[in-house]
Amino acid sequence: MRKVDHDSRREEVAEAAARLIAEKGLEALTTRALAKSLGCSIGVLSHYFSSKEEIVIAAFRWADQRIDLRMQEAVAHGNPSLDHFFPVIKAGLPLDEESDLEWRVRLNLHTFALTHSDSLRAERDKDQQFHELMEGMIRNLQQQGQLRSDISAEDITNVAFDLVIGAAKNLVLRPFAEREARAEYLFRLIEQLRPPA
Amino acid sequence: MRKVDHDSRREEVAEAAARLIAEKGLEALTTRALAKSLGCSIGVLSHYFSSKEEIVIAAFRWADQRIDLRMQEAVAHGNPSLDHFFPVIKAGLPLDEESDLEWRVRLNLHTFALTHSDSLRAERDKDQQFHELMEGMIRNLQQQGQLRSDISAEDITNVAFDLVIGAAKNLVLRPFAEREARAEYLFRLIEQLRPPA
DNA sequence: CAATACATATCAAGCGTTCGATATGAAATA
DNA sequence: TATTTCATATCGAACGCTTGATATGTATTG
Repeated sequence: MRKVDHDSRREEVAEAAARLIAEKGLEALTTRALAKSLGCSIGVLSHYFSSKEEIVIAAFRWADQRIDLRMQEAVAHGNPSLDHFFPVIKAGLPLDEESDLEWRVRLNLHTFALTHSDSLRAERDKDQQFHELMEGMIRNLQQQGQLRSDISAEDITNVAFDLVIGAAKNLVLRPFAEREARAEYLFRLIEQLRPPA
Repeated sequence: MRKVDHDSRREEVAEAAARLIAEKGLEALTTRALAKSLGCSIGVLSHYFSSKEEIVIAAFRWADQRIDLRMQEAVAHGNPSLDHFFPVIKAGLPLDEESDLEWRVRLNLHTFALTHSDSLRAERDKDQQFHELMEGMIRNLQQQGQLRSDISAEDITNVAFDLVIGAAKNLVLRPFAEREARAEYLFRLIEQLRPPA
């Protein structure tokens, strides 16, 4: 038989689909447009995916995971401390073209999930998982005296959660040149979490 | 000739369209589904709107303006002070079914604007206008000693902007019963803005 | 009667999906 | 090695359906 790596072929399709979503919106993701963008026929799509919805979800996952991955990589670097947060937050925001693409797809996913219960469930599960992880990290920092303890770890976690989503959404609307400056207030905000000397 | 108030008829259509968007997503807003929901024929739609896009935008505006209106009403009540912020923020969040509906539509609008330059421009203009208004209010409160002055009015405004968007997005994913509690951390956060006694 | 409001019928375009035909190349066989 | 076999990969035409738009007809009402 002819050798083609199914998984990587599926990823190629997912990436192309994500690009289409980011650039022209979910409504522009049609089987024909996707095939053209991939330089293949629509038959290929049905060979690797059983439906268009499966492609859409694969595209969402592709972009979503890449944001998470970039943040995880930032977390892995250096020892946990307050200063350690800065590059992590930065990694999670749409500050360059790559992360911009992924965030555009993620924003589409957020809207999609509002009316697709499977995606909604997945979204909520992922959120909760990440929430617990982060709250634990923050609690640790507090116990080490690296973080103010007069605000609960849960409150800080909630702020972070909402803030990243909102910041990302608002950053994506701006030209790249303005984004770094617009995001910097976040770092001044984090500075406020330093324990009183 | 027959007398029908054009404006209010258009608003009926816009509201029905917004409901459809909120409940089943923008893709479910078809001329036929909308006509059925209104209990009329598609002839009515073309009589009051020149295209479907016009209906979509009317629906977006309808929901968007209602959130803004509810916040403005909250602003109008009482004298400007830090405590005055609480009901305003509350008015801006999707805490009941009405505001939930509107926020669902607004989230659709945010995604829509990513790939429709007219809506994008409108969105940015409105944001900037509101941003300036709010920054002015905050600066005033600072001058009156009602607000900490060691954080710039611009930074506080940016926090508020991003936070409301993110909080709304995350609240909408939850059952109503959990929302008040989830939003309360915002008020504890605002408490942190009180000037040191 | 004239103008408006609305219903109905119809259209072409575009959608996701299906499916038979064909191309490819690894494995089986002689 | 040469030949056959056949699962896989790709193609693209065609299908049934839905879409937004519009043309035409019919009440209703001032």
